[in-house]
Amino acid sequence: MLDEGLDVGLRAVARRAGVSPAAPYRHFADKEALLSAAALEGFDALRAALVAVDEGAPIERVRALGVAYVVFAAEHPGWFRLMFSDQLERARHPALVRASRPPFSLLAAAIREAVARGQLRGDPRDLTRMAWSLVHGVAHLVLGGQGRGAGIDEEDVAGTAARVIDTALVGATRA
Amino acid sequence: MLDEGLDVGLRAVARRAGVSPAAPYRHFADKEALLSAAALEGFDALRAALVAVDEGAPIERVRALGVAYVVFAAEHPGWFRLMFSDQLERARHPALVRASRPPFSLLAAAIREAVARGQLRGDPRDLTRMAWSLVHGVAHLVLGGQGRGAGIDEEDVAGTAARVIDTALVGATRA
DNA sequence: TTGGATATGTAAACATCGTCAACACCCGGA
DNA sequence: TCCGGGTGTTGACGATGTTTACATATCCAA
Repeated sequence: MLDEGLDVGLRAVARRAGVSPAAPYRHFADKEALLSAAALEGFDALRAALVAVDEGAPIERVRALGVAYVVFAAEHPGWFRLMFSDQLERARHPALVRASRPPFSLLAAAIREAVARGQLRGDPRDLTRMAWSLVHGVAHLVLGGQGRGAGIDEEDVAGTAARVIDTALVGATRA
Repeated sequence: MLDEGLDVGLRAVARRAGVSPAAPYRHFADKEALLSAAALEGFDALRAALVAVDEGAPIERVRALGVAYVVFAAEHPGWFRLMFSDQLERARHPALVRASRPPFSLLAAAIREAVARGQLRGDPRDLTRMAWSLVHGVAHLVLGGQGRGAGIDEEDVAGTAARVIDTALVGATRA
């Protein structure tokens, strides 16, 4: 529910909750644990957002999942940044890496199925790696405002994402 | 030259330089300006790294540039994170967005040429957007240690990058 | 040669931050 | 009844970014 950024202070959280600065330590080991918990909620929200669009023909599901991924990042920049922040020691929060799996699995499953039904060609694992990197990259560029010169439009995020995805899949798509 | 991370403190920099905590303010407006200057050096280093591999047939240049981009990120994580940090207000540092153009232009030029010579098919702008997003995404996944489950190998960064790029280009490549 | 501007540094202070230790309260079960 | 766990507070510590006032060094012009 709290879609903040990385610059969220522990004290600020306490302030907004109307408690003293030390109160959060009754619930979280430290600031990183607090942020980690928020990131965990983010992964669940992402999963929900992906599930919501995961329907139709496999090839369409791949497209929709990719677009939804980028749209989620644009709509919840704080969460997204937090979820993939390098400042969160992955090793210290196994729940985080666990929570990050379902979203990925949805994409992997859709691609696998698309390949199985002959709607995509190529190695499913390679395709998944590629698609994942692609949407992750678009998301980051949109969030950072970079790629503005590259024609990555921050207004029509969904359209831009769809276009990029199509460009990548055009060769792998069976006519 | 200083390939640090985002967690570089202004005081820490001063300490390492053997000066007082306030000394940096003689050279930079604030911490963000300092980091921005470091990021600027990073963009120049990236440009140099890309130029160094920008030779051969256009289609090979595209591949080499993409791989070099990811390898740069892996070899200079601090710089890379800094260069694309969301915490650096792009608008306040026009030199930064200016410095970020050359690396992109190299890729755009290689793709344009590859299309012109019939080694790639598709709209050059679309292809560039896609390729840029792709390598940017791989770089971030490698740096963050995410995508480990996705088979994004952090040991053989160059090999992984090449594979992802090939997967994306296979359809756009004229046999 | 002298004098003043310019560049660079320092020390001291301020507000803020993450964190911890000691203490206080409330409330449910023996 | 009491007492123990969950939750909160106060106050402090060290660290940070930043500002202000003050010092020094360097170098060019009168």
